[in-house]
Amino acid sequence: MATDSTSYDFSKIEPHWQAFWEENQTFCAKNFGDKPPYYVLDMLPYPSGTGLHIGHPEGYTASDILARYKQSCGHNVLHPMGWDAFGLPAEQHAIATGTPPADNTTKNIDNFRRQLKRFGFSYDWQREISTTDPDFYRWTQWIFLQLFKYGLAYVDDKPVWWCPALGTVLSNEEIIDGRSERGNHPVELRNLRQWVLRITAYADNLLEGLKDLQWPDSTKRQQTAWIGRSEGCNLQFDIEGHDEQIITYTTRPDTIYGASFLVIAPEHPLALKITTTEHKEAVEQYIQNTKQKSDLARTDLAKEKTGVFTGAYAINPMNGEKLSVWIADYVLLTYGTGAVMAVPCNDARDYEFTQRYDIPIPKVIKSKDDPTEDGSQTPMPFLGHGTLINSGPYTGMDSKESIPKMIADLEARKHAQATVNYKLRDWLFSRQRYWGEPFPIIWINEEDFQSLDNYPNSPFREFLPKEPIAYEKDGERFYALPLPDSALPLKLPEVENYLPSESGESPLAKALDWVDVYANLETGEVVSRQSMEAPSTPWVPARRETNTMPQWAGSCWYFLRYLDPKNDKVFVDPKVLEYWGFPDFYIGGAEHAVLHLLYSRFWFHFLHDIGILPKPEPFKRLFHQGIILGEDNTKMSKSRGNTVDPDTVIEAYGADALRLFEMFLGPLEDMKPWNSKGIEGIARFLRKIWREYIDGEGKLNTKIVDEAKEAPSLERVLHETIKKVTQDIEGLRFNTAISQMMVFVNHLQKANTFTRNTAKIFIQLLTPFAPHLGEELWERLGEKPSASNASWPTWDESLLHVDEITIPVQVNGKMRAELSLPASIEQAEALAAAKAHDRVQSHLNGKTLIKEIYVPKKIINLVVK
RNA sequence: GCCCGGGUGGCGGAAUGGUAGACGCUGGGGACUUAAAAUCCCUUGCUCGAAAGAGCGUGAGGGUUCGAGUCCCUCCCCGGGCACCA
Repeated sequence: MATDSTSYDFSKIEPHWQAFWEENQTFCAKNFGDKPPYYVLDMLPYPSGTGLHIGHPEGYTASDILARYKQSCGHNVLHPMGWDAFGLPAEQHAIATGTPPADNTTKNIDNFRRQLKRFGFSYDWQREISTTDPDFYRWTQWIFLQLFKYGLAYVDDKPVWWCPALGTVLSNEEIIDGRSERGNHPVELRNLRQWVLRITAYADNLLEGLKDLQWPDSTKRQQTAWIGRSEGCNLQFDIEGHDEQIITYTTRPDTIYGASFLVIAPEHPLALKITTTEHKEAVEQYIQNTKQKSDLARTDLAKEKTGVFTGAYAINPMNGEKLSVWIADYVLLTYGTGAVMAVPCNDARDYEFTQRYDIPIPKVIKSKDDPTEDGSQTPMPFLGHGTLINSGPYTGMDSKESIPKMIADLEARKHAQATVNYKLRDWLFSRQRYWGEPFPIIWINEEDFQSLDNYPNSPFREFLPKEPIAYEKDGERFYALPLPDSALPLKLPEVENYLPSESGESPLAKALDWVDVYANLETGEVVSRQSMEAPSTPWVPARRETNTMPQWAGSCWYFLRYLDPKNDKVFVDPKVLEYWGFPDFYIGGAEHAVLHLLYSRFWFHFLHDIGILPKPEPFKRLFHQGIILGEDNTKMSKSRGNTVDPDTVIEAYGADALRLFEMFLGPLEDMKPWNSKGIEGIARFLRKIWREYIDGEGKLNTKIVDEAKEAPSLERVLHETIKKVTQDIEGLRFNTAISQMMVFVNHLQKANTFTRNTAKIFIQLLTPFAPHLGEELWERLGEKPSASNASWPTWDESLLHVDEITIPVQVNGKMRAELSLPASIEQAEALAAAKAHDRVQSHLNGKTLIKEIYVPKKIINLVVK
């Protein structure tokens, strides 16, 4: 039943159809069936306390249009929604208010869901998931255990970024210019025991896999740059008076004759060893200074390069020359070998360093267009490739071509190995927070761990890796035992307060009855120590891991759970997975280009490798919607007062208007400003549609007639519109699809009558964009809802051609006239008609016609002199 | 600094190498109305002109082409990414 509105009353129409879709489960996806499946995915939102902002519905409307369109095209469409609800804001709210994060999270989710439903998105709410739901994170924990089992999860005591204000460790990716991405707080280095995932093992796979993905180029480029593969070689330099060698990494072995010194990082293990007594004090002072520098200060490009001479000399393996060895903080221990051969003539950094310390700069490459013998016309530093000079037997060779030969020659003398380096670092996977997935890991001492050998069938072996994971504390060694599958989910305990401890441990460390446990090595049982008196074999004391997983964990794989959200046996039934596959279309913000999207790919590559998933790449087609700016063309923010609240807009104009307007603003991927006047135009458009269909009494407009044949001119516009809208939806060009619909409605308005069939087809085109109005008018046309179940209209190409066409005539490329000619006209006739035209004549008079161009149905151009 | 995008009316934006400015907003004029809202019609790139019309015009300059917003080169500006990764 349609509503009884006599005017376009969206406040009545919209809730009516939302209720209809819910009652009739219009958009509930069924696993299996004859229809081809199509999976449309939105990036999982974080349900913040402030509710939806105006940017959210941009991507959601786009995916909703696609989903409804695909449903009309006969697909079985899966279009789900859920919540990435672990994370810092909820925890900080909990710290501030003392209420458990779960409570507030539930509240925020309810609000988000309410707001999303007001937009009429075609989500299958029966498949809703939340990463915070134990039935969900049970499988996040299970995937972690797989990573653990296969040796891709380990603990490390290396220095990590600690943010005092947030009370947690952050990953490299969460730091921007020495401050936390979230909250912009200063960060510092601290040594803490951390869980790390070996994503570097997948560097090449992740790079290779990018090639076949239909992703925005910029995102592929960002991931490529983040992985940062570089091919080069390690070069070994002997040190005068020492047995040890300095191993440097370089991508430019061709410049080796131009090396004038070596630089090692201040943290390099040989730094103090090779320093001569004479330079000891200065070197120690320098290393000390470096330690005190924040990484921000150290990586500040603007600062002048500093360093200190060690007094040691290395030998250039090519020519036997002595090279001074320096320590400088512009060389990073964490990349390559922590040592470089400095070639000032071909490297800007080395060049800059020599300017300060007055080191010689031998020239070994001249530019190809430098005619001089000695390369004096080649500027320094010269970073490109060219012709080698002053390079012994290699002089005269092309520098690029000399690389393999140089490596081979040095390799033969055991001074080089070709090697590959990556910028990508392993993924720091633990957080010292409460509101995240607990690690399903317990720690036991060495003796107890060895006694596990006595229990060959222990459930603790289920996920035990070949190489045990252990760490040392106060001289004692502890071993990680993975909880068995049967112990999952390992739920978060309730705690008194959510403040992290000053020591850097998570709030979970204070939940002693949860942390301190006994584990039964034989049965796999784990119980609180408070529930049992000091037990004996096979019980051993154990301590739970108190770190939690980062927010990225759940979002790595959540979209598989939508396929089979209630399954308590497996994370997704393989048959269901086989039916749906991975998302056909994924839309979300570009800010996740390297974090979520890289991590998720890593997990999928891994799960594919161990035979759990059929394919390694989760997202074949990816799209980023652009950001919607405030009306003043700056980023929306509360402090600027330029935010737009979706609830308010819906109250004033309706959800359909808001959906349509966000799509009409401009290309989906562009950044574009909000315009409060612009939405008025969309509202006018919707009212105009209503008036064309419904009269003042709420009855069907008498303009709509039951004749079979539409007037040819209107029919042609209709078919143009079907074609344009269809192709634009496929290409995600919603702004131009909408403008074509406006063009069509302007034609409807001018027509005296139009057929019911025309009326129906246009509503079908409109419905993905403005589904509430679409359904309302669909039913008032006497059709059965939902309009999304009616099959998508097709256009008839033969109706698009016109008998009489307008051809512009140019003289010397300038527009001079328009001719109305039969479409089928021959070239000679067309040209004759053009030349006969008065206005053309006046431009031809007294000139010589030298060329005549006729592009059929397009243009005539007469060239005169 | 390097690597990508992008610069089109007053504004958001359209334009497979073929009539630049579709569509919408804004502005101006008019109709309907007691009035307003709503709606409809005309108009709205710039300059000259009463008009017909002419000239100019897609960041700047050059080039290719019968023809360039679109392709090529140089430069300027804006946005994004990376940033001592050897």
